[in-house]
Amino acid sequence: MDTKHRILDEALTLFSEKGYANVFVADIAERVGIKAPSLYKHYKSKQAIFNAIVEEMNRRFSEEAGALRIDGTNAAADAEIYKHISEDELIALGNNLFLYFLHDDYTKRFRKMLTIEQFHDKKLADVYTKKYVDDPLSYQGMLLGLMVTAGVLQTEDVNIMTLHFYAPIYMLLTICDREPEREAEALKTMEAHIRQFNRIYARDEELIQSK
Amino acid sequence: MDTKHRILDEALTLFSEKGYANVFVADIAERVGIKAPSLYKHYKSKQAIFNAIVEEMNRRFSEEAGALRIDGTNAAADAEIYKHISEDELIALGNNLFLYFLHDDYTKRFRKMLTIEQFHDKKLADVYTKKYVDDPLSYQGMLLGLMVTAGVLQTEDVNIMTLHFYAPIYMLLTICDREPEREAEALKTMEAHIRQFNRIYARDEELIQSK
DNA sequence: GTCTATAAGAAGATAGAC
DNA sequence: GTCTATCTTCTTATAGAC
Repeated sequence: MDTKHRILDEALTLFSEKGYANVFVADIAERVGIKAPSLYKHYKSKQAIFNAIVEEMNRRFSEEAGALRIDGTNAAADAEIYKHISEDELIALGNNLFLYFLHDDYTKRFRKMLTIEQFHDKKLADVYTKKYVDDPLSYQGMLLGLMVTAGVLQTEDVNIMTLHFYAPIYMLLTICDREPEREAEALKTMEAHIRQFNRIYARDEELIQSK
Repeated sequence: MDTKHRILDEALTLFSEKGYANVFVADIAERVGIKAPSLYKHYKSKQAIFNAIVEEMNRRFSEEAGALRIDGTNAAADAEIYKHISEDELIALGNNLFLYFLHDDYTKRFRKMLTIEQFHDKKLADVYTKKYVDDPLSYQGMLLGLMVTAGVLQTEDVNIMTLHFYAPIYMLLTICDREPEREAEALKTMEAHIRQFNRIYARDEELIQSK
């Protein structure tokens, strides 16, 4: 990795731990192995480093979508899978979503940085909500909607069902960001959550037969 | 309100909007209507102001519990209420919880400040998780447990049921903190969430009769 | 308790040699 | 591209008058 990218990487690590204001240009430079003034040959200011991180994240976000999928390839393939999903596969879906958000290094650092900086700039607030609320709800809602259409799940309101699926995952994620030592506990809760979600929303076979 | 408390109040407002590091002692003093050096007659440092806010919050937290209750008096009275709760009353419970967290001025500013500062200090992380995760889950879990015992609701796992009740409320709250313009939408989602929660977990009367 | 003046130090950024 | 030296500005905090 060249110096220009190493600066972004080390800056992101520091910003995600201490917040923008508590990180000094000299700190970033030290981790890269250069002196602060050298850093200004790569970026014209501290703010420019921050902006470059956000821009790089925007580039990565398009690749990221794949990681939310059960087979990691494309949504069309997913659609087929979700029409015949089992409880264990639903748990795998939740776990994949959760573990990706939790452990993907770049994603995790960026999310923590946004958590700290979200009130500082309306644009950052919008990015946070889109990335960690609206986009996951939209994508998961599409998948759960497929399962409803296929008769695997049943509900009167897919959007609320999706909220019931994702909100606990989101909350457990924020707990783990804050207190990594609770990760094992969170994973158990995750699995119990999805098992109960499946029991609640699974199509009642007797109901189908009685029609 | 005396100067000493006004300093805490204005500091909390600024900390919750910009974060500790981006607020200068002179900013706080200006809002109070004094000059920065005068402020040092009341608190020995900027950090001392922050610490005093956290201490004051600890005092207020004991009073706060009441606001999470349906009748605002005590848990014993709540227990009786929850044994015979209707869907509308369950919605009222969710709404009260949500609106209290959302609109109580001190609570809101403190929560936003903790959101920004949570990764800066392990103690603050613990306060956040206790106050906005563990305590609500514990209290709501107790109430929902009463409803299960009374036969109003049914579930195999009260803790997961409580997670299904509270996690969406928590997520909607963080959305509103970040984007206040989505408050009306969040309130509608809140109500739809609780109606669906009630439908899902309400005791099936036919099941009771068949036993 | 509030003020003005100011010390002390930190941090972002630039100049110019190599 | 990296360095040392330095500038400039900002920010916390203190000194001491009123």
